[in-house]
Amino acid sequence: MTPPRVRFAPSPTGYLHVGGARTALFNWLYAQHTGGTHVLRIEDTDRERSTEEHTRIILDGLRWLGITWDEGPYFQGEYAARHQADAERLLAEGKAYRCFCTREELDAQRTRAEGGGVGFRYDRRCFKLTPAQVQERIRSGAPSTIRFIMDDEEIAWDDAVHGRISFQGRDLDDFVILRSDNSAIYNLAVVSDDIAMRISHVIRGDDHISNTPKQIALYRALGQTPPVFAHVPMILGADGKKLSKRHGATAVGDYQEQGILPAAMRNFLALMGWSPGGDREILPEDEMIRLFTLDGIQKKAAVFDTTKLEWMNGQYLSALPANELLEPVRRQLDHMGIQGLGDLRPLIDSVKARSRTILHVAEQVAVRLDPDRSALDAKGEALIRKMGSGFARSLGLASA
RNA sequence: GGCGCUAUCGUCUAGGGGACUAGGACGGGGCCCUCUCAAGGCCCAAACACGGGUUCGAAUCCCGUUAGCGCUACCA
Repeated sequence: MTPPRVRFAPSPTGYLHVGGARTALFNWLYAQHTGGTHVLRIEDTDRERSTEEHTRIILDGLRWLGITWDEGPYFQGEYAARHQADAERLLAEGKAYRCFCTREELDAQRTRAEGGGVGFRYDRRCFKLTPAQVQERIRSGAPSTIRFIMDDEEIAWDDAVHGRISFQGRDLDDFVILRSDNSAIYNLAVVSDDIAMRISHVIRGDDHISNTPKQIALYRALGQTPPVFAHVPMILGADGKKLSKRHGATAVGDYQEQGILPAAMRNFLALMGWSPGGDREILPEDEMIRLFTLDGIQKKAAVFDTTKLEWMNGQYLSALPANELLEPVRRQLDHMGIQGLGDLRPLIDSVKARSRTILHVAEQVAVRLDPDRSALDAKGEALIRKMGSGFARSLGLASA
């Protein structure tokens, strides 16, 4: 059996959020476990919202987590010519047609359909155009998109995490695959690229389940066998809703700043929607790789629990030698405006077991470094009070 | 509205017809340790959404209901 090829394909329209990071982790874990290849592809076809800054942040986040890739990053925007060629091939083979409906007309139809309590489905009016009419409109300079013809047949696949999933073609639209500016729509771009990159397993969020039948239809129309699909569950906020800004920290960079260790984050993320079976919780990287399988993946969405993340971080913190904590703690102290330090290791050793984050370690070290507390802010004061006099004394502080 | 997915303690989960008096972890409560706060140890409370089947036997299989979530763009 040839080794699998998987890919993580984020769109650089925002930060690397924990859901994306978890998807990347699963792809990486699967590639590591099977000896396969992990491809990184940046899906930047939404030119309005994609930025290089976001791309950089996503790459940094992956590196921080220790998630590596064997190929790429490829940039989807560079394959526009192939996307267009695929769309035109479909058009030439009679599997797609030109649509001259304007956005306004489409919106009006949609509004009307919804008003009538019916789901909107494109009525194929442009499919009914004669070749002469199509030529006429093109000659007149009317802009057009290319729509893919969805047949009425059932489309089903054996999902690696959900088992059999099926859709009826009649419930699906003739969807647009090429915009009037000749750029590809997501579903086409993904399929075109996954074919070109010989992706064998598509491991992605299950919010893509409803895109899958469209993509399978595209694979078939393009004469290709679809890959294995594994739709992993979403990560939700504490209120059970899709994770968003109002849930506070959702980007992996936020956790990096809060003093979470990459190993702890990775371990915690792996356990969001995947279980090695049994009672294992703290899993070193090599164990994680050895134990990872697609059928250990949960079907149900998981709520992101930062309290448990912090607990796990505390576990990693206690286990790590002070030596390895030196750099992050020093960086944090620097951030707090505290410098000129001697050997911090003994100090770090004395406080790491009682800490949950690097930030917490640094705060306690700071208390010790500044016995007269002149540079301490209110937070440091509160910390001393919380630690109590016994702790202060144990650090050699003469405080009450 | 339509289509789809999902359903075990508050949360992450184990379990996949009899081993279930449903296990572990976080969080919560209590006790121990301790000059304080943590860490650590011990203990307690806490769940199979509901209703029908199938079966000698269902948390586990099937159907329905309910609820939650996702998608329903010339976004990805």
